[in-house]
Amino acid sequence: MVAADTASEAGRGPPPEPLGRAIFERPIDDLAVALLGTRLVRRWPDASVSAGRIVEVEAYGGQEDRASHARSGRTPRNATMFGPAGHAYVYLVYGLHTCLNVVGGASGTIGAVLVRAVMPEGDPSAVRARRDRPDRPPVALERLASGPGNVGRAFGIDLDLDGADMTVRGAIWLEAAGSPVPPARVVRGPRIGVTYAGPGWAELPRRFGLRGHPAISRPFPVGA
DNA sequence: CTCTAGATTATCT
DNA sequence: GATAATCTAGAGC
Repeated sequence: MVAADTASEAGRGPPPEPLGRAIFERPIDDLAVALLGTRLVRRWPDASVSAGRIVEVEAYGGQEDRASHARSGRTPRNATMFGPAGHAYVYLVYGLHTCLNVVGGASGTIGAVLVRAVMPEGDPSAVRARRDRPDRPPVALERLASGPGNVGRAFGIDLDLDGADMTVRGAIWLEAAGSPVPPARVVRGPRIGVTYAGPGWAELPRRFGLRGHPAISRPFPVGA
């Protein structure tokens, strides 16, 4: 734990700067791992703020990656993936759920990191209000943003956030939160829901999580 | 515990 | 017209 983190987590000192553009300009698998443990911050239209730690992600590449939305080249939907790093790529899946990605990748490459699970930090009431249903018992804290669709719902990731610059304090951004996660605490496995990519791509271990974290959306393969 | 089906719509073929 | 980087409830074991 670094001194600056202790201060900001205690509410003292200046708030941390958003992660800068250069952070996102690295090989997409490396970026995925680097985003584990960072803080996702959402500023609502009423100026209140919700936040949480990213605990699970997936890496998606460019045209070569048969599981990636970029596999067939640029289209209106995936255009953000082909733009600058550090922006939010938001899309609708199954006609129901929005998913949040962070655009990145080594210079000259196309890629994005899907945010699959977030552990809420601080007052979760705004996030909970979006997830709890009046006719059901409250969702457990670690399940509020567990799974990409639940991240989208809990943090109000609407389609109009597609293309948002996450390196500034706008509607959504990322902050460093503590030390980088040691490799031993990172678990990896195949990406979820990409069997359409076919053999050789569907099994690639490009899903990463904080080992044993309760907010992980579903188990990683045993032995991973 | 596992498995299956249904929801619901922008996007691409 | 088919598909989709998902979630949930409900049935069955």
